[in-house]
Amino acid sequence: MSAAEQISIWMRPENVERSGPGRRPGYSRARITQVAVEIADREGLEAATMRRIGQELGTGAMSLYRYVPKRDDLIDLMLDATAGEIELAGRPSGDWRADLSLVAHQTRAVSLRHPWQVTLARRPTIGPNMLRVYDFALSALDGFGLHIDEMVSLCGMMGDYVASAVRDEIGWLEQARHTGMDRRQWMSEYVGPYVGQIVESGAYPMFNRTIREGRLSHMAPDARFQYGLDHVLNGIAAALPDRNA
Amino acid sequence: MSAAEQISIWMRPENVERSGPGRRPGYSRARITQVAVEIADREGLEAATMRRIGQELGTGAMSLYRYVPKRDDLIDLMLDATAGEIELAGRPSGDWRADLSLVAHQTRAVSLRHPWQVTLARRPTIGPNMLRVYDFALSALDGFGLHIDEMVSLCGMMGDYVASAVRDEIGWLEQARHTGMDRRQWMSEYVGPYVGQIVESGAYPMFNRTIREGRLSHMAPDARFQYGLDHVLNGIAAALPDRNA
DNA sequence: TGCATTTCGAGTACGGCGTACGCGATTGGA
DNA sequence: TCCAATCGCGTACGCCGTACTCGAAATGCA
Repeated sequence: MSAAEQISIWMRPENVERSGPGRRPGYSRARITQVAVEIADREGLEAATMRRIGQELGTGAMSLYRYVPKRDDLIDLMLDATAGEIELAGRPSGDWRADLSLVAHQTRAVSLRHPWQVTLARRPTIGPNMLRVYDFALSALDGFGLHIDEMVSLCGMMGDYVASAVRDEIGWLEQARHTGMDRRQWMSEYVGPYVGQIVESGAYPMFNRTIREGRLSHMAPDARFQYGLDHVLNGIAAALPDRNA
Repeated sequence: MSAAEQISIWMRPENVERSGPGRRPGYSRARITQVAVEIADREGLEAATMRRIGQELGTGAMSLYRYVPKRDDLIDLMLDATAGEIELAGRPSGDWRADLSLVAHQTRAVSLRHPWQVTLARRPTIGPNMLRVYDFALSALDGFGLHIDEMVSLCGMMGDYVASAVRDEIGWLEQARHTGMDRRQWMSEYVGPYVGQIVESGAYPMFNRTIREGRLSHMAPDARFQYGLDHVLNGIAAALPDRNA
């Protein structure tokens, strides 16, 4: 297979400005992406099949392939489209902690609106909207004398936390929706009986403590997210040269 | 659907000790899991279909369903089986930084041996082997006066980093295998042309700097992993009360 | 104006997936 | 010996992504 076939969707713009002969396009990537996102929001990513998207547009599955090479590429488009919902100021405010918090909370909010995002396996290709967020986060850490690689590393740390925390949160939401158990109940009734005597016998003492002493399970989702985020931001603060925390 | 059907594979032990009438089992979860892991290691997770696993065992797909309720459950079994390859001492050494580094590097090594792990969408259910690693990591931070929730938060931070870094690393490996480009080449030839004049015009100045000044792309994978890990561990050190760093 | 050329919309079909279902074969206990 | 429970496994169904194909529509030009 040639390398060109591996190139991301962003390198293959749809021919939106045509002047030659031939029928005019009746759909568009943007419209298809929008419909796909709506379906995935309502019924999950696996419901956004090519047939279903086509049906929602009043056509068949194959018509979509005039605009999108593969379904995987459409998913990249969907991801970047939702990244476009992240609202940031044009430039960071100068308060790095507030700026990074903004990115974190905005990202979380968008992901909670589009829970299918966390069910993705592939690391998404970076589209223009994601690039905008990435650049904002990086520039929040600019001006402290850090090397660019350090900023990348620290921003990545926060990004990893946010992605993971949101995946957890949505996982619990869906779990609760299916079983009616809340997080703590699930932890004790589901994991508990399995490790059973092992936990009680002290083989997993720390896990045992998370169940008995841990308060994270009791916290509201907002507070739990903030709790972890604070630790991450404290870690970033520790990397700033002259304690601009 | 009942809640019982949602219960993880760990709550549904296979009937390994039978004495009543009926044919004796010819296979086992362990054997099926092992074969599935071998196939996934060689050809990727999507190649480990039920039909293919059955074929490798000299039978059909449906025979496996006597031992595993669903393919998703089998994947949970595969994950925990590989987590069993993580080699840790019985108890942490007392040097928290060395202990957490051990967990991080062991986890990375195992994931590199089983690259299909990072292509997973669902957050895995925690099996016994994962629990063992989790408990080891937590206990490495015990004894510094931290609340258990803080330990969970800090360990989670490191776990998030490791998972993300390994996913990246494997992603690049497969990219390189397909296209013959290394990481830096890909960054400039693939992302570069797309943002094109935008990058040059200064709309994404920080991203621009990661391309021009960044050295992360040039580092060997081991060093890159360690670079990020050091930042995470520094962040954890900052959370220890009396600077036990 | 009429035609040649090009693109679009859409139907058909293929191979592969997970897995529901059912049935003969095998086994231990009464 | 016969019964009842369990296993191995083949068949079949309804999905999926998408390769291929062809008529319809829309221009630029003669």
